[in-house]
Amino acid sequence: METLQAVRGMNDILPDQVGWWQRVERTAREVLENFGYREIRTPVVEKLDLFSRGIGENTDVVEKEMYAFEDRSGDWIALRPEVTASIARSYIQHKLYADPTLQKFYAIGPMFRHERPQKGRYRQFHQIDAEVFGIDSPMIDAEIMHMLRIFLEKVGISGVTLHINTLGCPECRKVYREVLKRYLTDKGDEFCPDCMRRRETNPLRVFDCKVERCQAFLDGAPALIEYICNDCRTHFDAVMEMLDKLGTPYVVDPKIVRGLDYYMRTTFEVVTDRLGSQNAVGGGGRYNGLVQDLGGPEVPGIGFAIGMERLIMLLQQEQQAAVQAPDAFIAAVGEHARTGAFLLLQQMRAHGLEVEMEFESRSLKSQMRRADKLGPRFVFILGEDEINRGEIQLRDMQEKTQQVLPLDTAALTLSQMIGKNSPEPVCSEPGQCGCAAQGGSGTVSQE
RNA sequence: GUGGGUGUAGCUCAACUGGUUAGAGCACUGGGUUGUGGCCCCAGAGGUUGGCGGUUCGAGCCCGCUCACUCACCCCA
Repeated sequence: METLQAVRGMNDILPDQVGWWQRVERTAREVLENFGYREIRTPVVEKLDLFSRGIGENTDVVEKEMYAFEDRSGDWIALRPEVTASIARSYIQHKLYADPTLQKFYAIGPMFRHERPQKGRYRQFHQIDAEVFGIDSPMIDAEIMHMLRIFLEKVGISGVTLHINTLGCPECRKVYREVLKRYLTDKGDEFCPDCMRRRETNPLRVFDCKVERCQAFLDGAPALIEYICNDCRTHFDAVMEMLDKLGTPYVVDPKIVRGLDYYMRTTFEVVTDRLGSQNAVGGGGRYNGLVQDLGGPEVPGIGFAIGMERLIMLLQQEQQAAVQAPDAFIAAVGEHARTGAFLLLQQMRAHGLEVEMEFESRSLKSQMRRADKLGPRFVFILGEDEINRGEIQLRDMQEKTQQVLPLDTAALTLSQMIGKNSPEPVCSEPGQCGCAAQGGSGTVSQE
């Protein structure tokens, strides 16, 4: 195939899909800012070091899954695989820890990983990310999960579950890790080859093995919750207590282990059973060591990221796409009338109206057909007779009625009928005002 | 990186065991009304069957390679 094509795993988001993205982004900004988060925009490219230090040099992530390049000056750079490290870097670089008004950040944008694409998993993907620095209280752990839930509700997602867990702190996890490793080793060859390897490299990962046989042997495994220190226990209990008080439902799930070392204490994921193998829509956790690891002061942190592709796939399963129809269409018959229509079109746009017309010389019938396809409520018809008399026909496509109007006030008349009279769209609540421009039905299927 | 599945019109799909000009629905264009949409009717346009090679009298169909898409594994930020 000779035709030009996007790079593997990188997708175009076509106009008929973009409405979903805009809606999700709009809702995210609304909710996050309501909770006091402020947007931060960091570069899509960072020095490779940032991620290898932040994530760990010898992980698969850094070794083979990162989109890394040597640039022309010989520096190793990488397309960001996540944005937490970038935000932490920026936070340190600009000494934002000295500004008590800036502790909560959010970022929305593309991330990259060099992996074989699969459902809900692409080489360029998009995340909504939130991070809090400098707050160690379990209240913020609970609040951030609560906020995540509010966001999902507002955007219209149903059928997802919040899973939470605690990983303990580096000290108590170290103890547990050894206990678990011993347990797994004692079981000998009973586990799948992957798990036999995992028990050496990252024993906690065995917990989310998909092989049923492995899961069966895990029933009797020691639980981390029994080994964590008092401080971690107290923290986790407080998080759950606050979630209860906030009325945000959750299930404690020891399988939420996260892959990276810098996570500690609270971890969480929002999961669904409707996306095939990639079942996490979003997730996050506490990472008290990260800022310090990157050369900053000892500042605790917690955050989460939402995968936008997956979120939108879920939305599409339950909701109708919003269709965007223009406010009106102008059909013109004859050369002279077409020029008049063109001027009227621009006049209408100056009123903030979205109007289309046919530029080619086509039969009125074909113009009416096209108008019908585009779906506006109103169609103006301008022929030689009308333009000579200074008039125009206005057809209401729904009511199938037609009237004659003065041409010079046609734009004003339309804007009054539509209820738009400024370039700013009046309608900020899709579906609430009956405005045809934003057709989000807002319906959520009950299941 | 590994394994499975799939590639036919813009889209969704046909084409009996290999057999002549590769079809249909939707979409598109024009017409049925010298100026009026949806429904209906008529006509038209649109394909190197992903690509290259092989087997064969003959390949959309069989074989090899390749590319792309897709699902899953590893990993998961």
